Amino acid sequence: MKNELNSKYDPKQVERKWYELWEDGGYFHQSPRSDKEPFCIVMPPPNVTGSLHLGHALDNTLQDILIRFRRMQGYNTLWLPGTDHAGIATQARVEEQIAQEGLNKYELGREKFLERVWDWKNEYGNTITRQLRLLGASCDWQRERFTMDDGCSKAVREVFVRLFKKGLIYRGNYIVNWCPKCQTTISDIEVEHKDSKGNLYHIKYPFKDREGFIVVATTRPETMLGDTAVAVHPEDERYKELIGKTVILPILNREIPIIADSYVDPAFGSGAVKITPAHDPNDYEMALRHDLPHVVVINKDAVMTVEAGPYKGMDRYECRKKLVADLAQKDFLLNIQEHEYALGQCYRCDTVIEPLVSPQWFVKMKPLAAPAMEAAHKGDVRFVPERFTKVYLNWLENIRDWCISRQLWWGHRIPVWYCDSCGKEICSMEDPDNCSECGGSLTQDPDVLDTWFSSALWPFSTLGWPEETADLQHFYPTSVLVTGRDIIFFWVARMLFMGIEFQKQVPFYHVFIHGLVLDSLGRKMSKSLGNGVDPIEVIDKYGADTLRFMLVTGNTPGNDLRFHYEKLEGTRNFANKIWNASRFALMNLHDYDPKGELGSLALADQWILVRLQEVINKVTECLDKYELGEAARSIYEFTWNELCDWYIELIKPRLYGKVSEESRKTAQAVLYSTLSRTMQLLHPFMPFITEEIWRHLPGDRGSIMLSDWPRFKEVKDKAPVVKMRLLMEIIKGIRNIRNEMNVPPGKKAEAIIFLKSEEADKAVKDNLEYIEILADAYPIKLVRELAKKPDKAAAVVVYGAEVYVPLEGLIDINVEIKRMEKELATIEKDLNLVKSKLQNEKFLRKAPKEVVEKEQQKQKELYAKYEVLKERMARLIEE
RNA sequence: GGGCGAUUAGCUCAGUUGGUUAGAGUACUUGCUUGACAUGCAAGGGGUCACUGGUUCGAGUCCGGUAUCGCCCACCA
Repeated sequence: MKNELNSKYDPKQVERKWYELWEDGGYFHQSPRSDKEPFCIVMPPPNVTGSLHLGHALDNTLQDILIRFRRMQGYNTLWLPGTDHAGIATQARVEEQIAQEGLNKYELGREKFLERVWDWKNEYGNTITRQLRLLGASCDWQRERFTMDDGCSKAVREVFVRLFKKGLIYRGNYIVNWCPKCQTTISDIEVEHKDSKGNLYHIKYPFKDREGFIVVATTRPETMLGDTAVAVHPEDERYKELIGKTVILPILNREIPIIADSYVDPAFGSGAVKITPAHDPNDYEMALRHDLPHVVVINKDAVMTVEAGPYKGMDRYECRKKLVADLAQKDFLLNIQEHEYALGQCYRCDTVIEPLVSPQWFVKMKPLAAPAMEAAHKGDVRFVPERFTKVYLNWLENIRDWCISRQLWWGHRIPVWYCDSCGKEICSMEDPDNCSECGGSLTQDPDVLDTWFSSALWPFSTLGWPEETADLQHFYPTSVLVTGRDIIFFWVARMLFMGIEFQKQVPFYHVFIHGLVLDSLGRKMSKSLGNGVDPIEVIDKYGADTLRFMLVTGNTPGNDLRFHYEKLEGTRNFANKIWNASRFALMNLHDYDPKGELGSLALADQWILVRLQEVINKVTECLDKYELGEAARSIYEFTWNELCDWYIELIKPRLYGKVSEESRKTAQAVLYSTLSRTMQLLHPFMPFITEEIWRHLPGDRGSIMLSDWPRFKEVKDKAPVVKMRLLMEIIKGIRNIRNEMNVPPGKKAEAIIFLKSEEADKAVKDNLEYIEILADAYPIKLVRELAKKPDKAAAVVVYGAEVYVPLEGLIDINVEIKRMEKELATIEKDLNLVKSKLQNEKFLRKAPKEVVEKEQQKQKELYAKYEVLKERMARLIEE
């Protein structure tokens, strides 16, 4: 075996090598023709325009951990990767590119432009998938998909046509969210509401038939040019008699009616609302109820139309300024109040959304939402953590129809044609040649679908639907969806209702939600703040294993986590610790024969094997419950604090052959097996270093990622743990004395250990060398009787034993008294606590027997210590 | 306006059916070139678990309220 391992772990030496071997070896790929139980995750497809950020790194690390865990457990495991065509983002990227050539997309034409986008995608679109490989993602690249590949496009078409025929997709002229910059509609959830400071303008609208005016309040005065009514609450005493009267719209001098509608809140503003059906969603709704005309005063570029009269051609904000000035000058402006309100902005470019009426395509949501909600109610789909169920349900309960058409070129073209002659609307799976009604020529709807429309089909489109593929049958419904909580509405909810509609089954059983990766100050990472951390740089510097482990430790499902370099360094140190422990093991396993006979187990062997089983159990349970942070923590603690700090130290003399050949072989066997299993437990978290170590360990066992997950075997006999605890306490006690009393490191410390029971005596006697090795104590005298307690000695009292370290000349009596005082104080405190519990009748009556017994045992132990300490204190003070 | 989360050691966080003495990492103090590791070893200091009321034999953990911070949702112009 080649053991020339460097004393520092260098991830660069191993990561790429193993990834290539795994991928080339087809280890990530599984056939759907398997008797094994399937376990499948579809990867949330990152945008083709994207490069890996820490959010992706976290999301994919979590998925990879689950996948590697289940794969080792023997599931037929599929992690299906892919990318999203990301309509607006990608199109914008290419528009920028051609702009540098002095072109725009109209000059290029739709067809040519799309060619350019595909070129761009082919050239740059795999950046992120390359980066995912660096992270160690064990997804099946042979099944990699793209939301606009042939299969996904076919699924999109099929879904559209079916929903259309069912009446769940319709076209209508409704008010939508329009982004004047992106020049497209966006859906309700793509509008981000940000609190902003603005004004509430109070404007006088004079009556037509009499003196006076009614005052309306608005935050957007420029829209008044499109007003077609003023509304008041029907019960509002102030305005009751005005209902039905006519007012004159200032500036434009248009006559508009005063109407009554209970939507109006009499307590807000003046209690009278100007109604602009073409530019406000609420007003639009009200116009429907009252059959009011629309006057469009703002166009798609956010520029005032001809209807705006003197303001025609002005930008909407320029118009506002001018109009307010004009109103003031003509005495129509009553006053201006400062007013804070939620301003709708485009999620992509932050431009203020302009609501406008336009013919668009919609998905009728109520019929789809109902079964999706039921699935959560029935538990067919379960959110982890559970609290996100409410977020999901709450959104679906209040859902409105989903606007799916986008005025873009890059995306799935809406499969609807209009007859140029008779106007017939044709929606079909196959592109029609001419009108089925009149034979006239056809024009296809120019719009494309919302990117999320195709993402919504991802769990089944990627498995081959609409074909009834073996993959689909075997892997659908998928096992779990792992994603950030920011995407529950955009994606999770939509996949659920589409999955239920088209597969009659939920797309996944569990939704595992994680939080965001924040910067060290708890802020979101963003380009504008410049506080982003590039995971690829982190991998380059610290290794993928370190990044992965750091991202999952100390984190709980659904909660955000902060990124600290200190934490990264701590994790890097852990990787190095593992590396060196393994290096040590390898140095001592060069002649180890896995098939050799096993001698009798020493106490340390028995102890570490019990602990190993407990850790196997804990880690497996935690992974089952998606408590990845807890799982990682227990491996960390076991590896460092038990395996390295105690076990390896204890077996050194045996490995060096200082005890016996048989003992050496046994230590080798236990070390080998414990280290192997630990590496397996750790593998899902740190795939590279564990593979590297695994391959160096004796025996050719192939790849660790294909090895069998350690199976928990309960060890009934916990006596080794009890015995070890006694020895550890004695050792720690002596170490403490050495430190406090400044015993020079090299100097052996003499110890007298008074054992109070047969068992304790035996445990210590049989393992005396542990104390010698780890506490540097020698000679050690064991006694069963102690008539006279040693003077001029430092003492440590543990349950079952008293340890004395004679320190003639070295001992400072005052230091010793202080030590004793401190010890006594804590024991006294604990003892009082236990006593009061045990004196409490109710406790004795109501608490479970085990708990009472535990307390009694505790009292016994504390009391024994207390007695000895008390007596010793008295004597020390006497002197 | 509603909902959710957080509040535990100087800092960052664990603590998931209520039950040993509330833990870790980091920082800090002291001592160590100990035949894997100074990215290390040993020892140590540091917490009225935000506040408040309740349920319980027993609360960091469950329930009610308050405060501060953060996030999400929302068509009062």
